Amino acid sequence: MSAEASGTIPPQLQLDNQLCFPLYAASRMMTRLYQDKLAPLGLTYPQYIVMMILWERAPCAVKVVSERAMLNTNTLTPLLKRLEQQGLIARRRDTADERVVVLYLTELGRRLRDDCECIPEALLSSLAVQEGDLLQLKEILHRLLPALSGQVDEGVE
Amino acid sequence: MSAEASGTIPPQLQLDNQLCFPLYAASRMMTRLYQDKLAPLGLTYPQYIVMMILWERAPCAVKVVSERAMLNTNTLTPLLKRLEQQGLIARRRDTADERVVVLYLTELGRRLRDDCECIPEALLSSLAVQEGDLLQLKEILHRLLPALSGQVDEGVE
DNA sequence: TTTAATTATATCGTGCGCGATATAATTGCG
DNA sequence: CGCAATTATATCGCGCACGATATAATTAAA
Repeated sequence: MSAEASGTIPPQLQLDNQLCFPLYAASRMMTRLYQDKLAPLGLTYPQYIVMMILWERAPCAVKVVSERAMLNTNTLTPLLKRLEQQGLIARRRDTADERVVVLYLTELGRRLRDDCECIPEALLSSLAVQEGDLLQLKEILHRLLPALSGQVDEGVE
Repeated sequence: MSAEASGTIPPQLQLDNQLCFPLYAASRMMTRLYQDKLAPLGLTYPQYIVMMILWERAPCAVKVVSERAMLNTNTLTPLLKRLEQQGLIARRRDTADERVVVLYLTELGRRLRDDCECIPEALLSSLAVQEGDLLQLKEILHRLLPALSGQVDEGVE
């Protein structure tokens, strides 16, 4: 059960030197914290993200949600069907362009927003972290995200 | 297809004001970038994380990997079986304590490290982002992660 | 020293994520 | 007009994540 001498590992492969791992782990931990608050409302975390987009944009096409959430239809279609089954949204083909599926909020879906309002603040304030760190993190991520997604699309086009 | 007036949305629920969403999105984008480099090696991103831990610690118990990666056995057991099938690791019950499964690197698994060495640097340097942002991001995440995981465990014990 | 807690791992079910591919509607071009 | 691109959504398959639960081995405690 002895550990390998850590000097033999190239520094760029040590977990502590990685950026990707804390990003990955922090994202999962954050999601778990949200799930605790969302589960009583019957929402998963990705569903909550989609609902936030719909609270801003509905009625709108699936495409709009797809671009904003950076999720493809292979993820969104089943997720949206589940939201529909829960009675939070309605999905209808656009009569003008039958390719487009338009998403509408139901009254239930609209009301759910009230229950979600307090979640982000309650969650972040319970973290034993400097307020400044959270603000700075958000700023850096807002700069990083376009760079990342630009790099991701590069191979596609 | 008109958008709801954005003034009606409470500011704490606007996607742009959230910390959780850019964290979630950035993590996924980063994972995708890694997948591009890892796929030719036959590795997924979570498998790569586990291999990094094993390069540091093997031979070691599943428990060690579980704590370091912050992943439970319901995720790890199938993942480790796949690594074993690929001939990268071996899994054997500890004779001293039959509850423990000890993970060993095979020669193939050890050699894979050489192919992975260049990945993190190649990846990060291709990002159109200030070097300082990446360093600062890493620092903040290293402070945030314990706060997050502490909050996550709180309900468990 | 039986027996009750604890520990380490495994299993099950559900819901993402995403690469690859399919399908149908619309647009554009000769 | 006719037909080839393009666009919007859907489907399929696999591998995570994770809550809940199970099982077997070890330790602790009465």
